[in-house]
Amino acid sequence: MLRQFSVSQLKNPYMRDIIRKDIYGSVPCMKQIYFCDLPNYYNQTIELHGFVDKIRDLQFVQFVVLRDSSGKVQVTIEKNDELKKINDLVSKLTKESTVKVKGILYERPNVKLRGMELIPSEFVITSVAAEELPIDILDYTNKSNKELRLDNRFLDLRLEKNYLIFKAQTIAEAAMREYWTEHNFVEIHSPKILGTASESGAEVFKLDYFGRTVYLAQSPQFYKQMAMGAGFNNVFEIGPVFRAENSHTAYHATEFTSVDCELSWIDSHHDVMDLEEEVCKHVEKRLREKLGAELKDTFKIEFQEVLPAFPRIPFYEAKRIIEEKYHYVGEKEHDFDRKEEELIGKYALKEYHSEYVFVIDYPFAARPFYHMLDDSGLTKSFDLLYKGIEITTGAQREHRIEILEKQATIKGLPLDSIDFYLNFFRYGIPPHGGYGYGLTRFLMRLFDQESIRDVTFLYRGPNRVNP
RNA sequence: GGUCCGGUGGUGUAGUGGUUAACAUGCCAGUCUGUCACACUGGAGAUCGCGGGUUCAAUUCCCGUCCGGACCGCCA
Repeated sequence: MLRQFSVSQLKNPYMRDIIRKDIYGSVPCMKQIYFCDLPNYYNQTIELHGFVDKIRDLQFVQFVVLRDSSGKVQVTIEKNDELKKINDLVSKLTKESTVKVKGILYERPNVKLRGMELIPSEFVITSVAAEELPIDILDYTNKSNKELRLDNRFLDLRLEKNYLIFKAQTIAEAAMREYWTEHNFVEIHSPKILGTASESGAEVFKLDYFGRTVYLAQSPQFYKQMAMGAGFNNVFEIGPVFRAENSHTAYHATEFTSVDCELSWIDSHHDVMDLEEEVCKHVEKRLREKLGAELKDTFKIEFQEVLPAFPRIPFYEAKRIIEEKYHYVGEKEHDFDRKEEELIGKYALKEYHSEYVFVIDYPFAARPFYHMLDDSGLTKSFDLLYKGIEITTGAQREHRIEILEKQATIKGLPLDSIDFYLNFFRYGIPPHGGYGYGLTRFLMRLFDQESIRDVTFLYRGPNRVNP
């Protein structure tokens, strides 16, 4: 039956649904049916694959609730001689085992779980789970501590809400790629093994490389600027970065996914912010369109149809606002502490109804050497805060080599150590700027999770390198 | 890296200088006419993180150690 369709037809999701239906009418069983699609299959013989979510073994009937990544469904088996083989299998079944069940799906309004049940004719256990799990993965308790859940992350991720986080991550990333590819950006993959430490202000990991010391990339910074020098105009990269920071907080990791972009021919950092604002809004739009209902049900997330403009508050003005409105003075003169970040986020929400706020024009003392300075000696740079946490640092870069060298020297960076980087600026390079965006920090705040670990597939931190 | 807090059945907690170490949940067995966080009855399951000290006696008090968490600093 399948043979009459071409490969390209099968690859087209639109066609595939039509073909599915077509096949379904004539072939009694097909391979992979997602549980969310089950209402399309009433009174038909289907084969389901899933994890055993619950078993209720009563005197005359057995109920097995199956779960896949898209939902749950009840399988009902009467206890009688005809079904004895299946009854015996179910009796020794354990929760979280995987099974393959073939049977007829009926609409049953009296079944609380989705008003349907599958009456099986074949029941196969494809893998048996041990009797007791090392963590509690019931969605109504789920009370195991975090350490243990990280040790058994593969089980923790079986929770529906955890899967939803990664669906959202996929859509967020896809939305950014979509925006950029439609706006003449090119995706790059810069190396993560570096002969010279890259610049982000953070510490680097050293590793042995055939007897010499090399470094793990802290940021694609230098390479996305190289792409500017290569005439690529606009680039982006979504990839891992490594930070040897012994940070014990809920929002740091030693390895994380950084979303970076860089664009040419800008007039100031405001052009970079314009872009980032568009990208962020596009991400929210896609999340709302594709996952809005689920995110509202499970996480109570409400997306606004139209996001307000992100306010842009100069750094020193932000300091003044925090002092005047909230009577708080941070200890650091040239940067914000956590409390100031929270407060300026609060201020932006109150005054501008925006969960996002740009803080702009930081003093040079708080910024790396490659940020461009304006006439007053402040950097043409910005941070983007989302719900009171820094998710981005960006800037116009200094592309004039003499000034760049001078700024590196002021920061105490030996010029010969970054000579390969300075080279990018010696043979013509457009004015440019860009930003780095912490996807997990965004997701952590979006989902109102306690830690970056809750929205990371596998977290890596100072005390966590396994599993 | 700094400060503070914590480690008790599979899991989450309670508690105590001498206990049969409690409760919930999970697990196992049985009972139960369709459950749906099924219910009921019974059962198994803990050398109370590790090492040392004080004491007649330590899971409990003290010291050390390991592991973890929170906050701060560093940054995305």
